[in-house]
Amino acid sequence: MKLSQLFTKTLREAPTDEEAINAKLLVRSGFVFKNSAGIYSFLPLGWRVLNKIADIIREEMNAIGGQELFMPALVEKKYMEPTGRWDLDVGYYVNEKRKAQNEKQEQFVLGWSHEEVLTTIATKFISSYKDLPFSAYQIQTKFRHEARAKSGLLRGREFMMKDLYSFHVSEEDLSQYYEKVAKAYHKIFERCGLKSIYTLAGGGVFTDKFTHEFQILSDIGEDTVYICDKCEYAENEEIAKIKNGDRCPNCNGKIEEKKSIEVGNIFNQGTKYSEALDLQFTGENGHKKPVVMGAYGIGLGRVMGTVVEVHHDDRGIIWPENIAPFKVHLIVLDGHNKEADKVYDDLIKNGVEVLYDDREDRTPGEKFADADLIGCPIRLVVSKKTLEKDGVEIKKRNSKELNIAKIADIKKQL
RNA sequence: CGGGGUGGCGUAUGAUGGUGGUACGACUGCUUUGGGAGCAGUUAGACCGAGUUCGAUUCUCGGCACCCCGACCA
Repeated sequence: MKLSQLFTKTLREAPTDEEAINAKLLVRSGFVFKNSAGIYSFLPLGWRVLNKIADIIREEMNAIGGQELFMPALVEKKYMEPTGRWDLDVGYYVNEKRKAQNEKQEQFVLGWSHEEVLTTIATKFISSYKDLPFSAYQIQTKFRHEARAKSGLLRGREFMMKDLYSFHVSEEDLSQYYEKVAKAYHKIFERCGLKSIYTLAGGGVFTDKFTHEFQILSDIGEDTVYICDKCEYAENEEIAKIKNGDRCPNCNGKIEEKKSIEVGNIFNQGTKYSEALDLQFTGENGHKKPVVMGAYGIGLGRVMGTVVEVHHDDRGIIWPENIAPFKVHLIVLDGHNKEADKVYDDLIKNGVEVLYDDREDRTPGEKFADADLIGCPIRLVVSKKTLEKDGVEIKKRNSKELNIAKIADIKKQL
């Protein structure tokens, strides 16, 4: 991608209506645009990052047998009524204009979770223990009426979420899968450059049972966790039986209180939804039983915002390589576009993702500042200085070290 | 949902119950090119609605939006 063609621009100043670092940096650098409180557009750079996160999630979900599908955002009343979730104060309710005005009665809720929809679908296909277990997921926009949207991408009213649901013959089978998902989640966050803490928590409107959250330690987080300094056993504040200074129930280490961001959670839902929606299977003994379910969520935008909170400096974002919008940010100085064009073309041919600052009306300072702000892992510079050595300057975003590589050798150096 | 804050070019500010300036940014042109360069020019502003008043950006009331704290939540 050539920066001269990119329709977004970086802003010299941080937006005044944002306080959170993730929002300031992502808006300034042109990754996202705030349309309303808690409602963001993902612009070309931001959309690339979001898609990389989505691809990592897909790979890990597919690896544990998850089957990707896509469900409606308009969820009809009949789906939500049997579970009593139609009347919760979570959703945005809609109808066609005439009906909404005349009857003041909503027929649809914009989907904020899809247990009911998928469970209803499953009743058409699942009837025997031989049909189980199975798991399916989607990556889709969720709509939730947040009393208070805040902290940039960390808490929105509309946000991209991966929701996986699993269906089992028994609690034992579910718990085995639950553990598998937990491992997959740790992998996902690790690949995104985040160290996740597995935290015991309550279930909110999703289940009465205990659940687990994946927390990233960060001072901007709205959650508080109590975490062991040795084995990293952790409990969420809501349900914590342990406190600051206590001894860890597992390893006798010291418990500390920390702020954190919840980027994912997993739920044992038991038979709550299968009973309400009549999803049953016939067992080997010929008797019918309700299907046992689990649900597992990850907020993609929240992951993106969290990464920025964790990986930045006073100049800008420092993207982990796996989810950076581009691996390389190529800068040309002194008007040597011909030589830089060639470096660009060669890298593209070799499958390297390059953001190329080919702008001719920008000073070196502006180009360097933009590269630091946008935060691609590797910066290359082609200039009079480097061409004297028939080379290209290489610098990593997370290091101060400068090296010159021969043009012919660049690919090897990346 | 309770509490607090804010609301004038994109940003920061000056003045003002009576013709809304300035700086930075952005844009155009020329000159520049190793850490946000220079000159010239251009652009662009009172959240909405009522009230008081001859006259409201300014005063009053009511909305709305955004930010922050809390409650709640994923």
